[in-house]
Amino acid sequence: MIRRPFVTHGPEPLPTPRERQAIRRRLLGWYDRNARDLPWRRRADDPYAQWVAEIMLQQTQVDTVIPYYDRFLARFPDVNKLARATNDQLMRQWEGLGYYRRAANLHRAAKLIAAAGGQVPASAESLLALPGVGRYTAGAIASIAYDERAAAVDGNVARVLSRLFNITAEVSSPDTQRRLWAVAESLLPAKRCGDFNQAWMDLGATVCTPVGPRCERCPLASVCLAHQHGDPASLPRKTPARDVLEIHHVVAVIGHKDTYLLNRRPPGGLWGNLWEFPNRPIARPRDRLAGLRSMLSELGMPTRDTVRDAGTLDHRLTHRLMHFHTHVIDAAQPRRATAKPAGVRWVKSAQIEEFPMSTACRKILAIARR
DNA sequence: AACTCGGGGAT
DNA sequence: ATCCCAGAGTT
Repeated sequence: MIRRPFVTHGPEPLPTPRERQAIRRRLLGWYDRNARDLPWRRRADDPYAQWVAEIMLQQTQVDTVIPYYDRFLARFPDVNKLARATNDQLMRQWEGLGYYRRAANLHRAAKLIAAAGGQVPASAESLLALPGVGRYTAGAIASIAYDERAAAVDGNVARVLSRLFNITAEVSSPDTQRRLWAVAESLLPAKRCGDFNQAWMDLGATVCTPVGPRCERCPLASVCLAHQHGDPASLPRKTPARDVLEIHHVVAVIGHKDTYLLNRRPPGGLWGNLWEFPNRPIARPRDRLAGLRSMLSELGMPTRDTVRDAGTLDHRLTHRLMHFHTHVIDAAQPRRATAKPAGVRWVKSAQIEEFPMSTACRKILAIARR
């Protein structure tokens, strides 16, 4: 029988003070030797820069974020500049990064901060009040930018801790999340909490990886319960992903001379606030011409213009496989705003790059121009 | 507790 | 193909 190295405190096994000290020393020592050189770490004393980084990093890998981050900070170097930007200017910088509500919330929060004097809130509790800032993000910013003793449990930390303590319960359940946060808080050192939190993330990203963890390189292997008498690679346990829903849309790329008809999507929901070519869902591919006709009619467009089938653009999201059946229409006589729905406008071809669009819509534009 | 919300990297 | 990513907000 293997000795239980941890005392039980309520339902969650909290490490003993001796174990906590060992973990802190080993993890921080490892971080001092192995920390990744990342753009936001060069401006750790700038709460605004840290805030932007944490929002971009939500559900987004580091290597994907870096180019966006550099461009964004160059374009909006402080919170007041961000607050004064237009929605389109901001969304254009965010284009391609996904989860566009993050950008909307960032803009809302920047305006709130600018109106209140321009100081980014300086505690986890006050950060939590900002739109788009949850428990993780508040703890990350507070610990990194303000050296507050706050935990920050993201996907990396949850994976490392579930292995370290061999937590086999479903990781996303409220009970498991509560246990993970309690353990993370119990492990926080007195100082360097920002480095400590980031050390978990670096360890999770480079050593304690989802597939094929490199336990032989892990500074915590000797105190890791899953490594000693479990199966690290099988943790954390997750519920199976749902089926991917397959859906179809008909798209009308309507051109007149060198202008296109664009539509601004409503805020909230998929691709909120982004521009797009008029489109609508259809039940199946063979409904596309009927869908196209009724769509043109509602746009106030003549229905007997030349229509060219530009093919289908397939676009995969996490839980959806979308097929955009694209048609190019040469509008002979576009009508004036009389019958045009709100949010619809003509945009010059040369200016279309300035209008924020989804990655799918950019691809649709590319096949329409062929 | 279950959904929604993107797009891409890694394997 | 599949998993998952420095999660938050809504229902």
